[in-house]
Amino acid sequence: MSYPGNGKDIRVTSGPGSGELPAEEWAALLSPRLAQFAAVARHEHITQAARDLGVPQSTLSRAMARLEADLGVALLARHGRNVSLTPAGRAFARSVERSLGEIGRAAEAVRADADPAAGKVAFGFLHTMGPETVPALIREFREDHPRVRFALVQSYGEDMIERMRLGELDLCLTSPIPEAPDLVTRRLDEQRLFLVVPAGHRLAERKRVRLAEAADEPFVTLEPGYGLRKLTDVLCARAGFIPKIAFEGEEPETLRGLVAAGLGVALLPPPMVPRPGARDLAVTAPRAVREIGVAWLAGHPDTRPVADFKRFLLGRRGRFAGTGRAAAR
Amino acid sequence: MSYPGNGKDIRVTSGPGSGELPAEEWAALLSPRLAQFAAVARHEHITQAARDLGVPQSTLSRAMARLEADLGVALLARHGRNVSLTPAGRAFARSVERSLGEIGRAAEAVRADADPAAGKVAFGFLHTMGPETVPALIREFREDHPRVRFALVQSYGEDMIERMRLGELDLCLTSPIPEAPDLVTRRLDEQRLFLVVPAGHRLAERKRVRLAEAADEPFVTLEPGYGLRKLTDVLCARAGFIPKIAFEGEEPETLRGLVAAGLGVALLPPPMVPRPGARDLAVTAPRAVREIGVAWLAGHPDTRPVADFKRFLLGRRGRFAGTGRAAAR
DNA sequence: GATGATTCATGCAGGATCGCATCAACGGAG
DNA sequence: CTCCGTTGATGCGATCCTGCATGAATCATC
Repeated sequence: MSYPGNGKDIRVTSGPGSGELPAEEWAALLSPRLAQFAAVARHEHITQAARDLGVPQSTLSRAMARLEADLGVALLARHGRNVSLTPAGRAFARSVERSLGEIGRAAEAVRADADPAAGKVAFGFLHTMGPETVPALIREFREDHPRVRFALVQSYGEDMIERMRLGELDLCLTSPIPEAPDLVTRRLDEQRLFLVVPAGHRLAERKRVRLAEAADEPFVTLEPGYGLRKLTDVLCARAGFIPKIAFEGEEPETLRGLVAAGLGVALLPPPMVPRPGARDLAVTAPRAVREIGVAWLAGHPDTRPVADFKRFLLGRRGRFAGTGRAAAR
Repeated sequence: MSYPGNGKDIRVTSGPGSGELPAEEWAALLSPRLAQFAAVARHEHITQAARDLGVPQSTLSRAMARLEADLGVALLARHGRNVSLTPAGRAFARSVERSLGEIGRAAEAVRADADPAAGKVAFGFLHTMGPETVPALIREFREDHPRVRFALVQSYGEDMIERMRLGELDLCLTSPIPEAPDLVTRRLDEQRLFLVVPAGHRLAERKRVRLAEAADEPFVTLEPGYGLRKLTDVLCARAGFIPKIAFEGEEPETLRGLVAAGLGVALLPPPMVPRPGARDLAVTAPRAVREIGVAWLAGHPDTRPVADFKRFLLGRRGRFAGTGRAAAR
C-alpha cells in the first residue's frame, strides 16, 4: 500500500470524517527512522521494504546508512547484492518492534478516544450519586451517540480533581462544587440530605425532623476531608450544636450500615440501595442540601465526545439528585 | 546539557574511542518527534523543554503543532502564555515514555555490545566440548580483554547454526564442521572418541580395543540428526558392522549414564565429569576422531569484541579437545 | 563467457524542517 | 493602571532529507 508524496502530507485534521490509519502507519509517521529500520529488518531486503513503506529505495538505503553511522554499529550485513541483519541488528530490531508496537497502539488509542462517533469520555462521579443517576444519564446520552465509550471512575471529590489534573479524567461530578483557579465548574443540581437513624430509634417513625432534635445523638460521619463531612459539621453548627462523632468511615455506604447497626445517626444523601435497618428522615431545618456540580480543567481543548458530553450534561440541569427528589431549578 | 548544531552532527563513528551518550539522548536521536513530545510533556513548558533538549524554542513550538496536526488530537492546552497536557496528551505521553525507554535501552545495549573494551560476544558450543575447554578459553581471552562479556549457549550443532542465522549467536564451536553457503568455517582441532562400556563388561579392563570387537554389543546413541550419531554410524560401517541400537537419547551425558546402567555401549568424546560405572576405551581402529571447528555467518560485519575473539580462537588451534589429549595439528 | 536482470549505492534538484530573530499576548510588580 | 519580563507563535535564510535518475556490483541464464 503506497501513498503519494513524502508521507508528510497525510496531515489529518481533527474535524469529523478524517480517515483512520492502521497502527503500522502511525508508527511510521511518529518515528520514521525506527519504522524504516523495522521494515528493512522484517524483509532483510531494502527494495522490498521500500516498496512496503511506499518510499523510494534510495531513501531507505541512505537512511539505513545514517542510522548505522549514528548508532556506530553495523546493523546490516551487505553480501553481494543482498543485505541481512547482523546479530546486533537482530537484537535491535526486536526492541524496535516492541517500541513501535507501543507507539502504534498509543496513537490509535488517542485517535480513537477523539473519534467523534466512537470516542471515549473519562468520567468521574461520587459514590453518593445514586445507583440510577449516572447509568441513566449515560444511557440517555448514548441514544444520540451510540458508539461513544465511557471510562467511569467512582471516587470522592479531592481524588477526582487530582485525577483530572493527572489527565486521567476528562470531567467529573462532585459535591461540593470545588473552587480552584484551574477548574471550570458549573452547578447542575442540589441533593437533599436525610438524617439516617436505626430502625428502632426514638425518631425512626418520624417523617421529618429538625436537625437540632438529633443534637445529643452520636454521629457517624466520613473522615475529615470529605465534602460530606464538612457539610455535616456546618449544618450541625447551623442547628446550634457540635456533633459527637462516634465513628468515622471512608465509604458513605458503610456509614449507612453503621447506622443500621445502631452505632449512631448520620446525615446522608438518599441511599444507593435501600437498607432495611435504617430510616431516612427529611430534615426541615436547617435546609439540608448539597450542591452537585460538574468540573473540568480550564483551557483544555476537548475531544469531540467530551465536548458533546459536557453540552449534554449542562442541558440536563436538575436531574442529578438521584432518588432524593431534587429541589427545584 | 546542550550540544552545538542541530543535533544531527553527533554522528559517531564505530572506531575506538567514540563517546558514549546517555539513553535519553539515544532516544532523541532515533525518534526525534517522540523525544520532543516527551520533553514537552515532562515540563509542560515548551521553552524549558527546548533548553533541556538543546534545541531552539521555535523548533519545539513548530514540532508540537505538527505533531498535533498529524495525530489530529490536541495534546497540549494553551492557557494564556503557558501550556499543559490534555488528558489525551497525558495518556499519549505515558506510552511515549515507555516506548522511548525501550529504545534508549536498546540503543545503549547494542552500543555496549559493540564496545571494543566491554562489549559482548554471543558464543555457542557443544555439550560435549568438555567442562574445562570453554571456560579455560574464555579465561585466557579475558586476560587481554578483561571487560568483554560473554553470552554462552550450550547446545547441539544444528540448533546453534539456526540460532546464528536468527542473530542470537555471533559464532559457535561445532562438530562436525558444517557446510553451508552462508557459513564461514575453520577447522580448529580434532577430538578422540572412546568406546564407553559398563564397569563389569567383558572389555572393561582393556585399555584399547578395535571397534569391530564391539560389533555384537547393543549401542546407545544420540538420535539421528546429531553429528555424533552420524559419526557413530560411519565408524561402525568402516569397522564392518551395523550397530544394533538399544536406545537413543538427546543428551550425550545421559548416554554415559545409560552405559553405566548396563544398557549398552557408546562411542563418545571424553567425559565432562568422570562417571564411576563406565569405562572409556581408546579405539585403535578405525581412527575414531571428530573434527571440531568454529563457524560464523559469512559477510556479517563483526563488532570489535567478536572480531577479537575470532582472531583469538584461530590462534589457539589444537587446544579445543578437552581432556581427550588432542591429536596433533 | 557474455548478457540481462536485480539490488544497493550515489549525483543532483526540490521541498521540508531547522535555527535565528522578531512578534504578539499574557501576567506579575510597582 | 502601566510597565516589563516571560512565553509561545511566526517570517526568513540555511541545511538536511527526500525523491528521481543513474551507476556499480553481483547473480542467473543462455
